[in-house]
Amino acid sequence: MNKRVVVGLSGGVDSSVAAYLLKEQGYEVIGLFMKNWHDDSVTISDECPWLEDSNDAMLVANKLDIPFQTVDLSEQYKERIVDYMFNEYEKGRTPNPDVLCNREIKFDVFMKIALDLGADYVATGHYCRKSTIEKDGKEIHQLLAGKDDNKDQSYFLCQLSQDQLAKALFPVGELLKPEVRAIAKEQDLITADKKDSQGLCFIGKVRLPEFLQQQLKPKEGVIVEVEKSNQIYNQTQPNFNNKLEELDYLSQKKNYALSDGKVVGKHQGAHYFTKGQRKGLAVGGTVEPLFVIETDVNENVIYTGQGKNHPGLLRNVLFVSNDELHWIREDLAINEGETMQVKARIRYRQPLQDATLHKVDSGLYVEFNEAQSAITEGQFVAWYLGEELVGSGVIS
RNA sequence: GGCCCGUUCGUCUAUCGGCUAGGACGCCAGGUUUUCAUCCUGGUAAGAGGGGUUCGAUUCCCCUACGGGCUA
Repeated sequence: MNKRVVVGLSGGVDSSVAAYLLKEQGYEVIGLFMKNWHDDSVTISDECPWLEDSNDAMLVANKLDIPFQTVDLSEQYKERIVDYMFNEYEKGRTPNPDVLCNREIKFDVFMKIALDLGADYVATGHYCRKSTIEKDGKEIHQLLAGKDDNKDQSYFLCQLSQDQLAKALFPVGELLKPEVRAIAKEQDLITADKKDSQGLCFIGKVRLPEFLQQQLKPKEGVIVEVEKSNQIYNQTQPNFNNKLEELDYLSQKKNYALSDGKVVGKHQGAHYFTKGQRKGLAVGGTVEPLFVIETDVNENVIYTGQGKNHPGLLRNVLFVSNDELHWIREDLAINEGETMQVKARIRYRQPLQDATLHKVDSGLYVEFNEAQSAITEGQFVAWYLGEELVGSGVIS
């Protein structure tokens, strides 16, 4: 009897081709469309994107001659993703809802529905690969980067567990994007030429301030510019007794005060902004563009600096606390006092950076060889060994 | 009160008789991107007001208004 796979059809090319490939490979394929959002008021364009998407998904299912259903997970999505977003922004952190969406929705709620339908696997159109090795008589699943460097989406799956990975399939991970499109065209799938989706998964491109205003009220505050030459950046480093003290020191973010710079403008709420952001400050007249180097949501102050290489933007070390630390490869997790050489990224599509992990009692330090720009609390850092994503955590 | 200097796109400024008034930042629009951001391309937009001189005035002269400085 053939293995049964439920594929999450999003109405895009990638999942369409994933479904087709699975069928070709002899699986019994079921197409499921998730509806997670139906409030169009905050989206930028497209009148009613999910309706069109679900229709495309259905047409693809018909074409492939596989059963098709729609499930409405908007309630769970709101509880687990949207509320999380508001909470994080309120705290002055910058969440990554799509990473959570994979962990909490696609590979949790959705996966359970699929298993209830008798599925052996759940498949998606992500550009990443899974492989399974055996170690000490136990099966261990690896999450590998997609073959298409340019489209690799392993980062978004950085919070998956072994159990989730065990039941996951990523059929397009071995392909390049142009190949996927070619297959779609060849099979005459309606999604073949459809533009890639962008913005929040299931929601689309949103105007963040407008979206957040549903919960976080605007309140006027000041924008402060801190000079590159400010003495705060020239403090002599203390002498460290050990590596741990040094890491702790280097991972600290600067504590700015109003007296560290001059007021250059006003904003409508520090929690609408994120570190490294340039647009939306509405402050002109500077030689170089102004970037957010820190947001203080308690005092409602945004600190900024001129130019991409402003010292306030750069740091070498970040910290992940134990409760926000996740190893996909639990067997490779390091213990207190141990280190590991890895490649890491702090944002989707960022080129991998050389880094060293240092495990300590309370969590994990990630020390980069090169200073990183705009290390942002709430975002995920993911680390790789070669092409394998082995762990991740929330930057604190 | 007397004398001198300055007033140009939203902002900071470049032009010193030929201007379709240039740039940077901002803003807007596209593009890249399944997070937030970044990044790329394009666009918008100005010589305080009035009167002269001149073929032609942002550029020269005069007056008015608003800033800044020296001297009483």
